[in-house]
Amino acid sequence: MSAQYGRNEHAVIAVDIVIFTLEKGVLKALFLEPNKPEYKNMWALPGALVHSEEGLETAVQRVLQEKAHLPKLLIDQLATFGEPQRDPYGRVVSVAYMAFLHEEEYAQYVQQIHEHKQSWLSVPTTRPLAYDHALIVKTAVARLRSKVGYTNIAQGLLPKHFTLTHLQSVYEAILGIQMDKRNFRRKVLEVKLVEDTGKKLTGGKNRPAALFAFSSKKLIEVSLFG
Amino acid sequence: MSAQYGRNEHAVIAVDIVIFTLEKGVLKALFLEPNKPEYKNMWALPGALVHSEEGLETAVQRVLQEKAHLPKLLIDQLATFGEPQRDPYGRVVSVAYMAFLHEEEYAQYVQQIHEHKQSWLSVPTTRPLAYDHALIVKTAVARLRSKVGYTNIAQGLLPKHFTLTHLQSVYEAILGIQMDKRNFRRKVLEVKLVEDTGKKLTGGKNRPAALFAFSSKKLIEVSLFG
DNA sequence: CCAAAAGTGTTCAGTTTACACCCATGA
DNA sequence: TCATGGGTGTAAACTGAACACTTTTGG
Repeated sequence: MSAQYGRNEHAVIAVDIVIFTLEKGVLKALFLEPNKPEYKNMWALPGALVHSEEGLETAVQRVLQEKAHLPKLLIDQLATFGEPQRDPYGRVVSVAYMAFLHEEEYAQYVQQIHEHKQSWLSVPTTRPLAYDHALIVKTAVARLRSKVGYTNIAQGLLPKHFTLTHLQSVYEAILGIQMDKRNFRRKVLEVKLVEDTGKKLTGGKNRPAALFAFSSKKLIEVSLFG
Repeated sequence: MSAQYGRNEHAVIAVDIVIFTLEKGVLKALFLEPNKPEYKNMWALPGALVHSEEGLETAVQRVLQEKAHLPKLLIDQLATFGEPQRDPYGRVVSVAYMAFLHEEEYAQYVQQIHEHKQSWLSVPTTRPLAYDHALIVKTAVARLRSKVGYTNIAQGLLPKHFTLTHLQSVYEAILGIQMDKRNFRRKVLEVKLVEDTGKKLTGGKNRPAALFAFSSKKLIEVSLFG
C-alpha cells in the first residue's frame, strides 16, 4: 500500500460476523473456537483482519468462505466496536456484520461440515464468549428484531420461494411472539413485502400452499410493525 | 503497542464526524478545508486517524476539540465506510459519527472562531465534498431524520431547558415538515420524552412559556412517530 | 371420511389527524 | 389596548387487534 499515513501508531481493523440461521423455529448463530489461549473453553464469532486492499464486505465474504465454509450470504453492517482493551493482543477495531443463512441451506451445511471446533448456539446466549463478542451478539439480536419490523431483511432467512406460513414462522421466531395469521397475511401483501409467484407447494399431505417471493431482492425499508 | 498482529498489510482506522447544528431553522453541518491538494476547492468533514491506544469515542472528542475547537458534544455512531479506494493516499476505513451542537452554543462558537478554512453548510448539500464525504453526509441526514422519530436524540440540538415551541421547531427543521402544535405537545408529554421543569421563560415580550427538559439525558428509544 | 394445514372478513378499540379560540405578557 | 407567542379539547378518520369457520389435499 502507499504509506502517506503512518503505520505502527494507528489502530487496525477487523470484521466479525454474527451469522444467523433458524433451526426448528429457534434463532441461532455460528461460533468458532478462538485461536487465543486466554479464550479456550469459550466461543468466538467468525472474523479476520481486513487486508490493506480489501473492502469491508469483501473481507466479510472471505471470512464466510474461509472460516465458516459458507457461500456468499446476505449481509448487513451492524456497528463498529473499538474499545481500546477489547483485544488483549493489540489494537483492533472491529466492524461487526450480520449475515443470514436460511434453514434449507443450513440443513445442507450441517450435513457437509464436520468440524469439531464450531457450534451453532441459540441466541442470545448465556455461554461465555471471547473478546467483546457477547456485546456484539446482543447488539445484533436487538438490531435484527428492530429491522425485521421495517425492512425486508427476513429474506436472508428464507429460500427464494416460501409459503406465508413459513414467512410468519420466521417473524415469530425472531420476535419471540405469536402473530395472528389473517392480520399477518393482510399486512405483508398490503405493503408489498412479498408477492405471489403463482406456484404451489405440492407434495405435502394437505392443501397445497401458494408460494411467495420477496418483491425486492435488495435490502429496502418496508413498514410492517411499530 | 503489542505487535502480535502485523502492521503494514492491514487497513488503519479513522473517525469522521458530521457535526449538526440548527441556524434559524436550517440544518447545517461543519466542514473544514481538506489537507490534500486533490481536494482543494472542496470541503471535508472533520476527522483524524485513531491512535493505537485510543477509543473511538475518545478520538471523536479529540477531533471535536482539536480540529473544530468545540466542547464535548453528544455523539452517536453512524456507520463505517471502507471502500478500498475511498482515500487515495492509503487504506483508511472510516467510522463515521454524528455530533450535535445546539443553536445557542453555535452562536457562541461562531463569535469566537474566525478561521477561514471552515464553513457551516446546510445539509444535504450539493457542494462538492472530498473523499466519500457526500455519502457520509447523506447517510447521516437520513439517519438523523429516522432517529428523531423513535429516540430522544433531538436533545443534542437543544439547550438543557427549552420551550415546547422550540422543541417543535427542531423537529420541523430536521424532518422538513410542519406539525400541529396541539398534537405535538400531547405526544411528547404522553410518551414522557420531556418534562416540565416548573420554570418559565421570562423577559420575552409576551406570555412566558413553560420550560421543559428531556426526561432522560442518555440516548434512549422513545416512540413518537412512524 | 378424517386429519392437517391453507385460506379468508368483520367488528371493536385505540390512535392519529384536523381544526380555532382564549390567555398572559410587554410595549 | 394591541400585538405576540403560549396554551388548550373535541370530533372524524384511520389503523391495529381480536376472533372462527370453510377449503383443499393425501391417506
